[in-house]
Amino acid sequence: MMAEEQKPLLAAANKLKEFKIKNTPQRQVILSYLMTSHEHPSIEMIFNYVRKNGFSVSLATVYNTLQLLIDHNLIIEIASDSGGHMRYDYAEVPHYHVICVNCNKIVDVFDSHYKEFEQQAVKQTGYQVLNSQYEVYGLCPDCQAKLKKKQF
Amino acid sequence: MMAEEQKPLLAAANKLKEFKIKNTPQRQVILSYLMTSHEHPSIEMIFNYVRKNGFSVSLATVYNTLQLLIDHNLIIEIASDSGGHMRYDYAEVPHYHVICVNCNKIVDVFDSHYKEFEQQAVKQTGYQVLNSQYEVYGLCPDCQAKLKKKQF
DNA sequence: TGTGGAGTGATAATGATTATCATTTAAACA
DNA sequence: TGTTTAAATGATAATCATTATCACTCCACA
Repeated sequence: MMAEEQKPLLAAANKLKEFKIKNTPQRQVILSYLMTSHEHPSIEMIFNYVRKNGFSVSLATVYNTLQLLIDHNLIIEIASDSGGHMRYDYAEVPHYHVICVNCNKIVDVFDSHYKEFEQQAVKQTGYQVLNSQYEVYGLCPDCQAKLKKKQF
Repeated sequence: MMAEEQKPLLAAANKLKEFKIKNTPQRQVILSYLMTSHEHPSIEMIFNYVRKNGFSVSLATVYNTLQLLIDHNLIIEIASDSGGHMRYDYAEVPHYHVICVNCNKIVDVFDSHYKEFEQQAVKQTGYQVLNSQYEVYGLCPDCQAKLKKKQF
């Protein structure tokens, strides 16, 4: 019986093969983490995740791997505004992000209307569009509740 | 006869007064630069501009002033993806940006449909929206032409 | 005209990212 | 299944944008 935890690694390995990226244990773990988790992890979280799962890894490799995956349009980089930490997200399906300015929690939003935005941009500027990113900043439900309590 | 160049400084001074921000020469020049120029300058460009115009200034003051203006929602910070340099833009009227991945030129796009995006985000996530930013990456007309030439 | 709080600026500290380079490894080919 | 080689890894140092520190300056107001 195959361990359940192995499947994501296989899925990641197949994705790497599909994109003709050389297969290494580090790359498999990093990509599988991004493919399965919805926490939009930071570099540090990814680094810790890989080590916790029993693989050796250095920060340099995490940076290199993420850049490689970005270059292949498999993942995107999100600039969470406070603290200057980048966050990363598997993004084969286009979507955008809502970011809590209080706790930095990031949630996905799926909406295909971004295409109209891109068309508007082409019309007004003549740029050739490659990709786009939309980020909404606000307060997540949890932080709304917390801040309400503090106020009275 | 009043020098033409003085008007932007007065406009900036008035804006500072309107927002109850203490008026200093450095702040006037920085804000007037952002209000009149459309080049979405970096910290370095702002620093040089202020000195070129005959005012003393330090990097610390540029950073402090920009943060102050951001806190008052007078300007916004744009993450131009290559090189990690932040760019700044006067943004009393909401708009979004198209960024050339080759030469980093940033152009404004005005389109009020962003409100629908924000509503969609609220519906899907329950976040309370504070503001949002939309960035389109692509090639500006100049770079499209340059790259076409190189190819054959 | 003296005083206090805010603003400025030279400099140091921080910390995320990038570069370096010796060592190890994946995978193409014999 | 070896062998070979270009690519990947990882420890470390270097870089550089941003932030913090703190002495000094400048006004607003008494």
